[in-house]
Amino acid sequence: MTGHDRIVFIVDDDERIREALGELLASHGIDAVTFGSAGDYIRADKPDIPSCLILDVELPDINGLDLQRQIAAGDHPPIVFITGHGDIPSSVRAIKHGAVDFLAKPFSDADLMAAIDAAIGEDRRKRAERADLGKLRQRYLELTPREREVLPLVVSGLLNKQAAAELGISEVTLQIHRRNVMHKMAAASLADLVRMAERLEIPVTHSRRAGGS
Amino acid sequence: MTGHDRIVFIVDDDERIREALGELLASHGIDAVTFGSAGDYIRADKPDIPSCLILDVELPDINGLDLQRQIAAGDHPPIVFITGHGDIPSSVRAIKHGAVDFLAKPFSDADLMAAIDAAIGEDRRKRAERADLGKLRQRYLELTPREREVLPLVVSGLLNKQAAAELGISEVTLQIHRRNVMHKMAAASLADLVRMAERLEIPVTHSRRAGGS
DNA sequence: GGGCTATGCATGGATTTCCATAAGATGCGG
DNA sequence: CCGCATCTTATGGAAATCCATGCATAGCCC
Repeated sequence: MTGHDRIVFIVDDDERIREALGELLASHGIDAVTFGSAGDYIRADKPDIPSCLILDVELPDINGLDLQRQIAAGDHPPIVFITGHGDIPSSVRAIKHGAVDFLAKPFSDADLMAAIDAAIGEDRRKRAERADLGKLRQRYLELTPREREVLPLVVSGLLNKQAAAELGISEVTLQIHRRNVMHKMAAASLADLVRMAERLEIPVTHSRRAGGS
Repeated sequence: MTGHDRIVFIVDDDERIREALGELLASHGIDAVTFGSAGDYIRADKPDIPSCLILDVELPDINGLDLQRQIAAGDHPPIVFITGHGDIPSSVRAIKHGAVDFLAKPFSDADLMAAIDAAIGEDRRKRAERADLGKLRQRYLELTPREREVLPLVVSGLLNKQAAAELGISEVTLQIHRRNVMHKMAAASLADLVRMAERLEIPVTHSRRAGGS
């Protein structure tokens, strides 16, 4: 059970480096998959478990930093950069864009392993968070269009009466939508629903403000 | 009105640099105050307006990166590092700890000005957020001990009855505490109060969960 | 056409919240 | 000791919410 609950992807054009890193990881009981180019990595079928990406900056096809930006939009493992010819602007850019570390060769095994541990830990957290949020989004998708209109009004703190007026429907109908929303979202209370809406980043449309600053 | 709604602090042991940077900023209509050491900066009386800190890594008293960590606990302006002998690990550490940029000499005026603009913009946002949160904390401090016990129960979604039982007091009493909380916190609705509690990072003590997935 | 979903409205009763008024006990500081 | 803040309880009525049952219309898929 030591080696299959996480995996490390290695992208480096130098085969000797790939081998050396693979062996280092193996000696720590960690599975690794290596790629010789960014394209190979992108096209590969990657297992969906906690992982991290060790990425060489200098690659044959595209620059490692560009690859970072390219995959930034979607979900991707935390990145640990390694490089033979690193410069400060590159390291700054890499870290600003979320890389876990930026190691210039030669670096110690300990430094790399520390970075990998941190990266995988980060991925674990991110995955837990994603899974959680995913469930929430799933439930949100089950709502009907009307219910999706009701939700923001309710979590804005409007009374049923006011929310109903806002939609031009009767209070009774709104109550039914509201109840359906609570049920489909599996919210145990209004407070719960408010927090869910926050996490889903549903904007508060008609805040019922009194006189607070 | 061009130059007094923001200020740049410059900490560098080289007087020529301080002068050159001061003039560069002056030519852009930006006020600057210079310091020759970290200690001078720390002890100085600094105006409370949007600002940024241009910090040399190599200082006579303490290292710039250590100064960064030292002031990290409290509120401080965003930092733009400059250095004559920069190395990658330093830049990585600086950015990971929140620095806006890390510029190795020689750098262009344009790069520095861009970093300063970004830093001051960040400070503006941080200040707005702080001011907002400050007001909220202020109101929270006005709550009595009992009211501070009631708040988390209420925003957990408990019914008044349940919250009252939790505290071993009558429902009526709890309602009064609850009303006082709403009033003192200037919350227009329960939804509002829930969001305030979120921002204050008040933990949800007794979530009233039903049968969510 | 028949079934299904979404949307809409109504009535009625149980429960809960909201609000105002009244009032007692405790403890702390001037 | 007096005043003040805090914490406590009670009563009673107005308003809002929660829940169930019943029913109507419109659109869509088979």
